Parts: sequence; structure tokens; C-alpha cells
Amino acid sequence: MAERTAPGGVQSVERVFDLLELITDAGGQMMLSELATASGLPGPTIHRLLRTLAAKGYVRQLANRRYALGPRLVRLGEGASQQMGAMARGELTRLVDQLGETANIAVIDSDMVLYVAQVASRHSMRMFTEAGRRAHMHDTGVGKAILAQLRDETVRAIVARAGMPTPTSRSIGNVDDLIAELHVIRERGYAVDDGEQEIGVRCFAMAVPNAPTPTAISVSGPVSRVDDSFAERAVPLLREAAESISRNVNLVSGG
Amino acid sequence: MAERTAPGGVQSVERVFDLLELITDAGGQMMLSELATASGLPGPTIHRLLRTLAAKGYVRQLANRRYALGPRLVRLGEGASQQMGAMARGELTRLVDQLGETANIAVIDSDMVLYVAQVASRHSMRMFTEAGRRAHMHDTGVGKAILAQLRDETVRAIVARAGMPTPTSRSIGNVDDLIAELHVIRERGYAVDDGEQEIGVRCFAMAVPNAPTPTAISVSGPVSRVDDSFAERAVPLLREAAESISRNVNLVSGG
DNA sequence: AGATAACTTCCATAATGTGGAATATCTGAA
DNA sequence: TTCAGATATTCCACATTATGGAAGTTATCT
Repeated sequence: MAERTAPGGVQSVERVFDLLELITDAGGQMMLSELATASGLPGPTIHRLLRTLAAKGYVRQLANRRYALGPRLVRLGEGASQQMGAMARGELTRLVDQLGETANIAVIDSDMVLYVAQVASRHSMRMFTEAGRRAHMHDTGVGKAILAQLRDETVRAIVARAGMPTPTSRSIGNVDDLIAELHVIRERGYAVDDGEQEIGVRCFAMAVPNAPTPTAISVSGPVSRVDDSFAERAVPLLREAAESISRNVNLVSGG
Repeated sequence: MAERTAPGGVQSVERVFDLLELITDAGGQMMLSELATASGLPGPTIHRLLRTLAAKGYVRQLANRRYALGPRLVRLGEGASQQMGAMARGELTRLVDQLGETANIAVIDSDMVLYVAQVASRHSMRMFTEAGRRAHMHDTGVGKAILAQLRDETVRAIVARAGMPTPTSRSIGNVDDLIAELHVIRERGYAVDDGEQEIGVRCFAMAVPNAPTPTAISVSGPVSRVDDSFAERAVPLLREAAESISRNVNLVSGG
């Protein structure tokens, strides 16, 4: 019809993943009628698609007829996580060894950042950002590092869709301030999150150059440990790590 | 063609998930030609399917043209994992109320156990197994409960791939001892981990029957509290919980 | 460099997926 | 309990959609 069709895209495959994303957005389970209104697809079509997924275990139908994400997705997700992690884990571990703070790798995922892997520091006081967690872009180090690689108008579109909540008094609350901050990040080569997501937590982040999906890595910890002298040591190590990961992601890496 | 067609199944959807599973089995990345021989599908068909996935971020194409699992799968997997947890949380909470010790649910995930959800006891001294954590199978209660449901040769293959580290002096260190232990577990109906992962921690575990992915639940705590009289109370409650979760997880077709 | 293997694009074909209409099932009200 | 309204599922005629052989590209090996 009037809808734009992606070239070479297989319709039913696109639809089935749209449905899975909708269910995920809704917290893991949905009624068929809800999916119909959310997706705009006719009931029988959705039913047939979900039936196919259910037969393979990617979706489960509950007793109340609702459809829920199925256990087989866990394995695929874990595999994808390991895949990204395999390319980055060595470098993240090295960062943790060298700096003693928690290291993360995150990618952009529909207007937010998705934490793909984490190597935790051995300190008892540390962040709990689990792999698979999503966060806003404007108030995280990795998010700002990624945004700094995009064009300003793209950034505006992203925050318009995702919103700009201000979890702390230091969070950036409007687009123009964010754009200004991104200019600083581009000059400087790395992003800083100084208590923008949580007071007392500071984070240094850097984009992974030429990644297929915009990607960034970070080290973060309490301000008491993550100070100016930490930054001096961290920035060159972050750069090394980002470049090394870039090489891994783009070239072959047996793991 | 003369092939059997699944009733109501959407071909391209089935194929696309078969491909994702193949890539996962192969460790996260594969060449198109490898997929062609493994799946029996013609090259152009695979290419079109993967291109659709790649456009949405469920697969990434590396510089050497190999296809790897993409970052968007991470989020779906995480959602599915939480979903499993949601179905079990009520039962786990009841176990904690009844027994006063921490309850876990875990699934098998590429030769290891993946802790999907945990309800912690109120005791200050307790286990710290976080949801999302993976552990070996041979030295955990949930792992052994799951292995006891599999055929011996499958068990041998799993431990051959995953290895059998012995974190404590009580850990099982060779396959034959493990197989013997699994026979005991099958007879008895539940698994015990008595300090095999950490000295002083005891755990009772039971498989969730007929789960789509092999699954088990457990209660664990310090030996001082988790003794014989605890076992007497725990085992019937574990069985009830496992059966209840089984009913939740499997689609209740009879109403 | 040339040869070989692997990947990608093209396009005629019909098999495949589609969705409106009909039917079955569930949920809540009286 | 029975009934009405909402929701899910099955059916099936139709053409849109996916298919895969053949041809064209691009990488890798010798």
C-alpha cells in the first residue's frame, strides 16, 4: 500500500520482530488485540505469526490467552551478548585491571543505550548496570559519547522521541545544553558523566570508532576514587581499548 | 515440494529462527556458505533473510562478511528472562516465606546454568547469586537437578565442553562420579549441593517438569540452618512449587 | 596476476502468506 | 445458571510476496 517497503526485506520476518519488540516494550506479555492496535496488523495475521513463534518456543501462550516472550529467546540473547562481549571483554577486563573500576560497553538501540557487557570491579561499592539494561542517552557517559558521533539534527530527533528526564540536579534538561556539551565532547575526544544519572557516580566514556552500530565504552565509579588523576590515567587507556575493540569488531576475531 | 509443511507455520519466520539458532550453536558467527550447508537452504534465500535481520540489528555483518548475532537480540533475551522470572516469582516468594531461605530459578544455557530470578531470604548471611549470573552445572544444585533430566551421553558432552572445575574439596571432579550422583538424584527426586560450590553452603534443588527449556528451582543457605529437618520440610514444598511453575510456564490448554 | 570460491543482485514464477468473513471461546453481568 | 459483548481462532479464495536458478560481483587463495 502507501507504506514504504524496505528493499529486499522479508515482510513476515520484519513483522514478527516488530511484534516481539512490542511485547518487550509492554513488559513481556500482551493480548492479541493489544498487539493489533499497537502494530496496525489484522488479527489473523498476528495470530498466525505468533503461532509460528509459539511452536518454536520463542513465545508462550499463557492460560489467560496472553502471549509472553518465550524461553528460547534467552539463549539467543545470551549468544548475542557473548558475541559482543567476546570482542570487547578482553579489553574491558584489561581496563578493570589497570584502573580498578567497572567497565561497560553499550550500543545505541532505538533512541536509548543498551548495555551489552560489563566487567565489574572488585570494589564492593559499584554500579549494578546489568547487561541488557537500557538507559537514556543524554544522562549517561556512553550515551553522550555515542550522540557526539551523530549529526546535531539526528540528536534532536532522538531526544525528542526518547525524552530528557533529569534524574539528578546535574542532569542536562534541554536540547541546546546537550548539543553544546556534545561539541565539547567532540573537541575533547571523550565524554564525562559527573553525577548526571546518580549523584556521587562519575563516568568517563569514549566512542568505539567505525563500529557497525554506534558503540561506546566507559569506566565508572564513585567520585571519591574517580577524580582528576584517575582521568589522566583513564583517558589514554580508554582510547587504546576503543581502538582495539574497533579493530576486533571490524576485522575477524576468533574470540 | 514434497517436504512436509508445518500446519499454520509461516515458512520464512521458521527459517529465520532456524538460522539464528544455527549461528548461536556455532558460537555466534557464521559464513553464509556454512549456513547454506547446515540448513539446506539455497544461498540467495539465506542472504535475503539475513539482510532483513541485519537491517533491524538482530544480526551484524562483519568486515569479513561473516554474519554474527546482533545487539538487538540482547534486549529480547533480557525481556524473556524477566518474563520467566515473573512466572516463578510468586512461587519463589512463597518458598522463602515458608522456609526462610533464598530461592532461585535457573535454566540451562549453552552448557551452563543461567540464574533467571532470585528471591532473597531476610537473613543477612545469604547467597549472592544474582539473576543473570551463569555457573557450572556439576557443582550447583540447580545444575545437577537439570542434568539428571538429560541422557548420560548428553551430560558427558556438556561437561566435556564446559569443564569440571572444583571450587571446593567437596566438588565433583570427574564425569563418572557425576553420572553416579545423577542416578541417585533421579531415584530420590531432588538434588543436593552440600558445599560443592562454597564450603558451608547447602542447597536443595528440583527440576521443573516439562519446561520448554530445562529448568530447576532451589533453596539454599548456610549448613547451620539448612539441615536434615530443613530438608524434610523443604522437599515437599519444592515439589509443589516446581509443579505449580510447570503449570504456569506451559500453556494450559485444558483450561 | 589468474583462478577459485564465496557473496550478492536480478527476475520470472508460483508458492506462500494474507486478511475479510465466519466460527469458537472466554469474560462479566444479571 | 444464561445471555451479551469482547476477544481469539479457523477457514479459504486470492494475489501479493517470497522464492531460488542463473548471472554478476567481490574476496581469497595459489
